[in-house]
Amino acid sequence: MSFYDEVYKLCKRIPKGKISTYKVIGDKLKTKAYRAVGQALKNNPYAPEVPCHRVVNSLGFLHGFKGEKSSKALNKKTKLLEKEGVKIKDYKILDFKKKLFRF
DNA sequence: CGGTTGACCAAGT
DNA sequence: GACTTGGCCAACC
Repeated sequence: MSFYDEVYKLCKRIPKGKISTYKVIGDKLKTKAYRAVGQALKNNPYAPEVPCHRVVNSLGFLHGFKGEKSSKALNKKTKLLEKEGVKIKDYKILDFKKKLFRF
């Protein structure tokens, strides 16, 4: 059971239509490895299983893709998010605080 | 095993 | 208010 696996598990725990932050996840894992969490999700070998798009930084921003070329994965997932009921504007989650899932 | 990296964060400048 | 710095932790090279 690696750190990554823990991260993936937590991601799966996030209910549809809600989102969470790297910070919360790290806190949940009793660690401050917010960055490591980010790595786990960007790698995301469990692409469809683990909804990494439901995890954003503390400001509610979807980082990573500047334009459409980089981080296509997130780009897709962003649309998926909107589909799930999470409104996004300029890669930022609207009503972020309300939809934030703290586990 | 040491140094770099990363989808980070908070505090300082 | 934009930018830099230092700290944090795990994975990767």
